[in-house]
Amino acid sequence: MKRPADSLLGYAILGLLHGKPKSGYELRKIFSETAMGNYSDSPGAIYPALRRLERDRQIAGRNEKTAGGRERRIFRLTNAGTSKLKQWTILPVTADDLDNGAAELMLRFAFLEQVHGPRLCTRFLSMFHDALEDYIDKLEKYAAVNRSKMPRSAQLALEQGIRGYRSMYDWTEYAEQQYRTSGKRTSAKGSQPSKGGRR
Amino acid sequence: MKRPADSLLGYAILGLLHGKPKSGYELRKIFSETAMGNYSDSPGAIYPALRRLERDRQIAGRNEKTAGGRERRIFRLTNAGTSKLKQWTILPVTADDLDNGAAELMLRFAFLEQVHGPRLCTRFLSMFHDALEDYIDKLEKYAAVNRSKMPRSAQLALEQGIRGYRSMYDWTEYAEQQYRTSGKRTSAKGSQPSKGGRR
DNA sequence: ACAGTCATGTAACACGTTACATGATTTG
DNA sequence: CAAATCATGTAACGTGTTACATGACTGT
Repeated sequence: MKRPADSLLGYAILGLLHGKPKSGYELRKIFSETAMGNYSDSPGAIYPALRRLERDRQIAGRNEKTAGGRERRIFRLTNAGTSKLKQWTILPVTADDLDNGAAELMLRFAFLEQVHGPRLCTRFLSMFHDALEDYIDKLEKYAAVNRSKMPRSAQLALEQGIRGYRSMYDWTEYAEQQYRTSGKRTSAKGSQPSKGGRR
Repeated sequence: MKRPADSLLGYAILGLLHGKPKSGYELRKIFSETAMGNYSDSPGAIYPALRRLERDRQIAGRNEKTAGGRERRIFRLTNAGTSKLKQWTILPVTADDLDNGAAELMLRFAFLEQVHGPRLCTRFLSMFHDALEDYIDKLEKYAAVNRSKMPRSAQLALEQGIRGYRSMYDWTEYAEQQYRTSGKRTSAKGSQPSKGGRR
């Protein structure tokens, strides 16, 4: 019995609202201008999503006036919304999550450090790593058996898929390394990192 | 003005029907048992999709009896359906196609050799290669600018995305190599390759 | 007899897309 | 004053999900 926010858009909104309340318009801008652009920036998607989340008491909106005197609705996470987000981000990594790429997993991971801190990030990476190992094995076995029956371009398309998962696998090791080497700074309690220049 | 078959499921069906007519049940089995499993195998998706395609005269069904005397509907591509499939597979590769992974591109490529032969496969790969180069550049520039403002796990998620595209980029070179070295056997005019053992 | 698989469908529902609509405020 | 941007929405539409329904044939 799935009850919202069960669309990725819903969870993306919950994640973006974590730490800092935002208006629908601000959320749209984030979706259209940042790497979150895979999610819909259209008003026909985001405003209904906000109303659903509000209906389910996962966010709460209050009206405000900008400097200029424009009306806008600022949404913040409720306690229920915060725990929904927390539960979602620490869900175990299953083979199922890998079936259509791993878009949902990556969204979860993107929010994970803010929400739960670096320790659970390494736990996530280790689960992801193991799941990928099994999944890649399965794909390679499938490919070995069926390759010969497929047209060449279909074989290559399958090979591309497998390479994508191998690239994720390598990435999990890289990411684990990042967490090992750079210790536990960026403490994750709610707010932004210290703005430090990279490298 | 988009008119069906514009869902990926619709195109996947057109592609699978190319060469060999199939029933809805056979299509479902393909979606559930093969690497095409990213597409829905549920009757609530495939039967409506078949009716849409039939309504638009891209496929035509006729009733048949199995050995056992069971009724079933076998669908074949019409001329309109065949040319729809052909047009779709040779569409240019745009940056847009890369925005949400490249699922549609890979589906097109998987069918491309059957439908248009190896020559257009190499053309496709070269367009894909160039589009990826630009796209990766754009992503890397974006990452360089914004990395410092993101929580570490979000940075890493972005890095994973970029690596995925780099892996596609490497794959296009690998695939081009495959077409160069193994010449133009597997002639692609309509039917299956000669069933020959691989390697 | 009963379970399993073949085979096709429908109905309720959630969600995203596109396009349209409205109006205020800021900028050139 | 016109155009861009801020800001929020609605309506029609297509399509996928889940769950239910039906019935015939096949193997134990």
